[in-house]
Amino acid sequence: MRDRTHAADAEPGMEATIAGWVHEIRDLGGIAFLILRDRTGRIQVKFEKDDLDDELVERGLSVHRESVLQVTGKVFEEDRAPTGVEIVPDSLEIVAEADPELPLDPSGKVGADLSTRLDNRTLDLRRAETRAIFEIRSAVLEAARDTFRELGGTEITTPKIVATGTEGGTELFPITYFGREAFMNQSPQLFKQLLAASGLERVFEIGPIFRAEEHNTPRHLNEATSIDFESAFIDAEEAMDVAETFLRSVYQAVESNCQDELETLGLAADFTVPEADFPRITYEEAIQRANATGVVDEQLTWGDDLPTEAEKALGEAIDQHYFITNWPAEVKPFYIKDEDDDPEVSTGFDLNHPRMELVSGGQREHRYDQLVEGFEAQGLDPAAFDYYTKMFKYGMPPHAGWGMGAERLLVTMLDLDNIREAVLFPRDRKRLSP
RNA sequence: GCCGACGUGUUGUAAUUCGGCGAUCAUACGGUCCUGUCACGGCCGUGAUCCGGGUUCAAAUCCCGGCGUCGGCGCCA
Repeated sequence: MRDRTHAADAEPGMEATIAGWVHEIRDLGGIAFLILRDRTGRIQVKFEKDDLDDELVERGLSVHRESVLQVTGKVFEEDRAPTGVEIVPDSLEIVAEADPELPLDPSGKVGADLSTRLDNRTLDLRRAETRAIFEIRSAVLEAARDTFRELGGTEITTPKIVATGTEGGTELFPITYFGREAFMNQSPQLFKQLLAASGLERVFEIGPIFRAEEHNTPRHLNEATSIDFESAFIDAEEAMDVAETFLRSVYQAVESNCQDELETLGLAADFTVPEADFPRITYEEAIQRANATGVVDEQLTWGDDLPTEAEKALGEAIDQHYFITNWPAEVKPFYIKDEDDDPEVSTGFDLNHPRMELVSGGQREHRYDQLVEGFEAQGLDPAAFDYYTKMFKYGMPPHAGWGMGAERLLVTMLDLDNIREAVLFPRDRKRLSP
């Protein structure tokens, strides 16, 4: 459609062809208004019945909501119109009729359950609020790439079909690969390490990860988007610096570029870029503080994972993004390096929003002998990971990095109730389509 | 994997505690009136208790099974 004018670009005096969806029809008797919606906004089409061809009026007002229409006519300035202009049709074509009964209401007058919305995502995305979320998601991913490039990173894409998992086989989706057993990758972890040791040195990847955990919560997905960063010649502290810079940069971009969307979501007034210097508390402090809150039934001791309720209590107490550093070595995977002066303590860290965990990272074990020991300690066969371990024999620099859940970033940034809100077509324990 | 809650027209809901009126309201849909609506409005109308079994004079409501949805925990991004 070369001669199409978008709703927002219609100027008084011009002859325009507008194509879009019927948002609403208000028939007042002698005059009727049809609101046509496209991606740029809405424009009112005026039918003054005495002045127009009967057949055109009949056709224009007989369509159901969400039908696709193409209207050609003159654009007039009109103070009484919602956008200050309206179009008087000379001709009108019904491009695609919509059924009278819709599975949800795109005008937003009546609510719909999340499952109804996800079953009908196309219609759901005609709602301004849903669209705003995904416009912001797009801006977040753009800002993520820009930020990594500014930091000197090279964008990579690594295989999603793999022969072995990162940390064992239990959480992986098995598939058949030309008759061989294979899996959907749960993380680009091992690949990004191999690339940090390559000539690329500093890499990032934004891509899907697959987890076969049978959870059913507002913060888990079985297919999620992971924002991964890995760099040679940095340590855990520097990796945390990057995570913080990254997060603030993405928030900054949304604040600068997405005011309309934030307004639509009712967030414009409260949206702020998190302040720098996120608190960094050690795991030991974290369990002490969690114990002090009294929410945990049994006092946490060294080596316990932080239960969800403790994580929430901590988040409430700290009330901003914070790092938990120096996790016990025993709860972190083999590729996380231990502190040089204490093998019980690792360099692993998490970055949490008050509501949930966003990032997991750490300095990596780059020494071949210690790495192989780690495999064995975790009950894994190093031989199965030969493609990975052998590269540690050919000049593996110290390196560190992290992975951030893109959907969790959006959920916490936009205060969404459910992580499924942040994915167009979410995959969870029950949902496999659309 | 363990545990819990919920399932009513197109959509969102009320009634479910303590079984009992023609199953509420909004929205959509159909009809009708209306020349400045902007969640347009007025009047009239169509339309539903997830499926199967049981208890009872009587089941949306209680019991059992199934299916579906949502959530809590574990685990994690």
